[in-house]
Amino acid sequence: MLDTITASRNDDVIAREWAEASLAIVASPRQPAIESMLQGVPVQRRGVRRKQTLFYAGQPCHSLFLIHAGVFKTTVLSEDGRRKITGFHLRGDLLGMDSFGAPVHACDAVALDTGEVWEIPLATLRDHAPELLPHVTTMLASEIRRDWNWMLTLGTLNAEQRVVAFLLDFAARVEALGFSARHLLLRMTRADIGNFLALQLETVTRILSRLAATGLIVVDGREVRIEDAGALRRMLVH
Amino acid sequence: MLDTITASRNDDVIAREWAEASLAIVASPRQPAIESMLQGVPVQRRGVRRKQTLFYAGQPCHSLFLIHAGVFKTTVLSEDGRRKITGFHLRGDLLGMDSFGAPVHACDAVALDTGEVWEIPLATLRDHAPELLPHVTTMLASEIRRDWNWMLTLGTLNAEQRVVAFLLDFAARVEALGFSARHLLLRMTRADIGNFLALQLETVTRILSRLAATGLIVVDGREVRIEDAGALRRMLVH
DNA sequence: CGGTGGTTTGAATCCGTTCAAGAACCGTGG
DNA sequence: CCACGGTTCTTGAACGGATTCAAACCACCG
Repeated sequence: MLDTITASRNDDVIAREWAEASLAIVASPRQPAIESMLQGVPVQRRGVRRKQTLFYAGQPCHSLFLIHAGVFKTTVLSEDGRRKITGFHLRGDLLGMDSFGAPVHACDAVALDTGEVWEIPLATLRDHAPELLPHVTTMLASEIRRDWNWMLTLGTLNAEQRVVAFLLDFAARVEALGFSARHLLLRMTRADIGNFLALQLETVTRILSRLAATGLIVVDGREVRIEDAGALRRMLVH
Repeated sequence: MLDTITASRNDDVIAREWAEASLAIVASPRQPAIESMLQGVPVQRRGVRRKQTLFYAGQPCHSLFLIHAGVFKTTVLSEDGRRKITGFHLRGDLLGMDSFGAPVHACDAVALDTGEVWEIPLATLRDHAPELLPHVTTMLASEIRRDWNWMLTLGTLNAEQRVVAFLLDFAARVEALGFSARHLLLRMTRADIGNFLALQLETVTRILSRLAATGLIVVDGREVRIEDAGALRRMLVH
């Protein structure tokens, strides 16, 4: 993957171009920018149904998957069966990157509702869009920074603050996709949220009820309306 | 070499080569893989003292730093002052990767004792060793997998198990560098360990005392001798 | 020496978990 | 259409593991 090489061009030239491209890219907020870069690249569009697994950890990985619609979760699993959700993913996110340089996938990717992904075989990436590779590197780096931020959140905030952080993060992400930041439709269960935030599902429920009781949000099942984003944000200030 | 593949070779061959290359990186023997790849690359050797900060979050980043000696910690900081250690780093680890594609560093890097780093300006990387960039991508991906594993550990194990996981991880890493896996010299404080594991320093102290009381380890300040690695490993099975 | 940073241990407290039970929801099939 | 079983969500009460607060100890160093 990291090879990109056609017979006519030599390694040094390719590598230098790659380096320049990487250095030129500045951290960009989330956007389906990748989608527009795939002009002329033959991708395989693939519909997925709720609860369908896109790929399993341990499976050979030969493609990246660009989310075009739907919400996904990725999970890691320990030998003794402990499972942890490592993230929720929306349109524009790239699934499978984390296995770069590895022969098999490191996580499971599961659709939380019906959706569509664009499958990009690594061979296609290499042959048709090698200029995209630096972007993958950049996205990997920003994934690390995102993970670190969640580590910070989980490691230093209490249960209530974690749930609030989750809601605000989700709101910001759907807003960046052009949807309302006020009306959230959580596609995941309370158990999923709890797993991600290192809390029990009962704790998540209780906290949502409490927030609703104080009027900061309105909860109706998986629909959450944010009534006072400012107050929520202030709760995160330690 | 990951980047010498021509279009004529099929995925299987490529995948196998990746696997071999990545395994070679992960299972680095005494001589860290990256170090030997820097033959002929003009790096700047730089000594650091205990508690010295290599770079701060927010600083413009124009170099990677390869650890040649010493132990470092990287930390992220929230706006309201919460700080979290994102990792401890040994010889062969590359610091600053996570800022790839970003104009400034995302974390602080602090030396826990005297050490030496090889500073590799990004410009140098581009001009003298562009073939190293794919390795950076691979290392970024494996950093993500490492982070996910710690998320799993912190999210699903109790305090005692986390401390045990920390000790075993540290032991495995120093062993991979050619040192004894039995005699650990923890360079970080109890507060550092606690911060990394999302525990209070008193909890870390108590657990080390308890493990010592049951004879699984011997503790003398920052020196820890592992007496029964098997029993420790068994404690991690949920 | 006193001072500082780090470690250890105890006792009381509290936050989130655990266990339990019931309600609401949803797709499926009779 | 409603009955059904399974999943998800909600709420209560009791419990317990980790935190918090406090005090003492130690090593090191200016």
